[in-house]
Amino acid sequence: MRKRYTKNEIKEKWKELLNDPDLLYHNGSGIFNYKGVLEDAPAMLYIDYIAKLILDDNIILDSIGENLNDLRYSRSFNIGHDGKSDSSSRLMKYGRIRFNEKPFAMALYNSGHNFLFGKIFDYELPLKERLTSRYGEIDILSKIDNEIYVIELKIGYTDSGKISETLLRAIMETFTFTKLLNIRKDNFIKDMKLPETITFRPVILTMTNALSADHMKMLENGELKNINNLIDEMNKYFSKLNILPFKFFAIDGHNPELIQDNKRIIFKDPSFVHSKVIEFFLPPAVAIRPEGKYFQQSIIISEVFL
DNA sequence: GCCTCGCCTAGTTTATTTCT
DNA sequence: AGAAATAAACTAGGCGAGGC
Repeated sequence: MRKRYTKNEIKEKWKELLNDPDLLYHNGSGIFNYKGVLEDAPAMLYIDYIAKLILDDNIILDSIGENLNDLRYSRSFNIGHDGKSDSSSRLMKYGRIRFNEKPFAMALYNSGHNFLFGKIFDYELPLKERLTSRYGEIDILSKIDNEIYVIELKIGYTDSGKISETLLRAIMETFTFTKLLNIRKDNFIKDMKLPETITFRPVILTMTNALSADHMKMLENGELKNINNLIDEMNKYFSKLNILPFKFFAIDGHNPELIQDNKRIIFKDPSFVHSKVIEFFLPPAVAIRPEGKYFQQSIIISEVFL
């Protein structure tokens, strides 16, 4: 086994990230994806301890994305995605389309199916105004009634092995992207020709074979208390911006085979879209920090935070 | 103003290191 | 040996500039 980190070592790594909080999800992807447990508190996953560090910081949720000056402002959010992709190089190299996040998102889009998580109307939505802007694209956007789901898609396995992205990393990414897109809500509505009454909702979609799905199950079972509280805190933060709370979904199944049909990436087996989709419901958060201030329910703090 | 093609970045994949 | 963190390499696709 590799040497494990102590709380203090994790805390030092966390402090380094605070020099540039705008892109926390990006700069912190290293430690946010740690999958081990603390050296000096082996009952606790690194990610749950990091969630506590985030919660202990009063202003970090405000700081994220506050000073990004090249968030998309003049370019349209609608860049005319048509579900097609030139996969000739992939086909040439591997003989088939290997399972991967991007073609998977495209196949979900091309299916036109009404999923439990809505009907997908775009994918790879760029938030950047110019090439050198450092933040990326929103994986999937779907619509269900008047809600726009800002979806981060996390797969579990590729052909070459496990992808070890944690739920913490997914939460940080989705929080950031939803917050950023909401700043440009008017442009987005205009570009996508949506009704003005729509509301955003941060969503994480994964497969049951993914690490983040394991974390969703743990949350549902009352574990990962700090992450649960962090989600709760983000939901409260978002409610002030008229953004709906997080939702969590997992497609129950194995990686589907992807094929190309006239450049459109589709599922080889169309019935994949009828796979069971599990929604995870989080237990109520226990620690409360009203109005961005400090915790009040001091009686149970010791139980919640190690 | 549109098209082409090379550039740049994020995300993904592979290789290397570093421990027990 | 085996697992996890870290670094390096690769790929896809949006972006940007130059040609028409």
